[in-house]
Amino acid sequence: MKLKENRLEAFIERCRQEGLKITPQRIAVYEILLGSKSHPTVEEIYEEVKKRYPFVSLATVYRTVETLEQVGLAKKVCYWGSSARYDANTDDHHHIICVGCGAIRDIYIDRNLDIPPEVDGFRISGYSVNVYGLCPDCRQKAQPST
Amino acid sequence: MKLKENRLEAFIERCRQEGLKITPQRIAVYEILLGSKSHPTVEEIYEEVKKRYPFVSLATVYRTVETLEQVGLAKKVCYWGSSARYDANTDDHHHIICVGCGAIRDIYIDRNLDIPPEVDGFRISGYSVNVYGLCPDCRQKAQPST
DNA sequence: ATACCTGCAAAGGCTTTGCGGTTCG
DNA sequence: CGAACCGCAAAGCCTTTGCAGGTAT
Repeated sequence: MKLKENRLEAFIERCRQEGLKITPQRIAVYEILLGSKSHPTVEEIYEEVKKRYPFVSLATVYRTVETLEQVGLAKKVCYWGSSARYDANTDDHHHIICVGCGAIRDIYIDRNLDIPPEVDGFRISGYSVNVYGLCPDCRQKAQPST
Repeated sequence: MKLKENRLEAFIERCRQEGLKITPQRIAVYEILLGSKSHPTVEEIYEEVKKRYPFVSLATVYRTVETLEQVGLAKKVCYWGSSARYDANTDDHHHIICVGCGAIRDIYIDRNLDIPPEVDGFRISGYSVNVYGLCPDCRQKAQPST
């Protein structure tokens, strides 16, 4: 996929800018994030990376995703107090979360909320919309008819 | 405050309905939630309850807030992977979160997003808007001018 | 060459759980 | 009286950190 390659190159470029070393583990983590639409947990990323590098450590994955977030190549997403999830899609988008199993999917909402730049003394930097619902799988498990 | 008393009575009524016992600790936790606008953490609730019942246990507070959530008298709110916070305001409202210190304040947004009842196979039950920004305190600490 | 990175293991928060004794209804 | 609840302590996640050796530039 062309897009993915471009983003990998952008990633390498970005690392150079920041003085970050380009290690196989880092590339693997970022590739996995790019190739996933499911907003994986650290554990899930770890399992994937292990397929390629069986000796990788969970701590490395934690450190890597944190680094990715700091340089703006990934976003941390947490809901329900469950484990953190990561997303390499840095578009302006929102999330729909299944209240049954916690699955997360992207959702695009064209309507703009135009929040004023200052509310209650807070200086606003952005907002996110979380839509809650039951995913197809959980609907079926709950009540095959709905 | 009249409203608060009403809500306390409603709480007792609700407990009776559910067969829950009305213990001093439970009342204390709920009263503290009602009297707070800051969406306190479990630890903070615990500190408050301790002023009244010095021998209360943190585990009890955890169990109580979970019970309150289950019967719909409180909501659990978590952001940024920090500790969970609780909110006895069950109105239809949203939150503004300080990206500096994690403080949470209520915000009312009149604009309706009218999300369709079904998106991508998900059956939608609701949505929440999280607005991010810097609270007055953090603004001052960061740059006294902004 | 050296600054950064990794793997390992240990420690750190936050939260939950098992148990015996206590309290509410 | 019996079921539900409490306090205590221990255990269970998830995540971070210190350290010694290894790697990219």
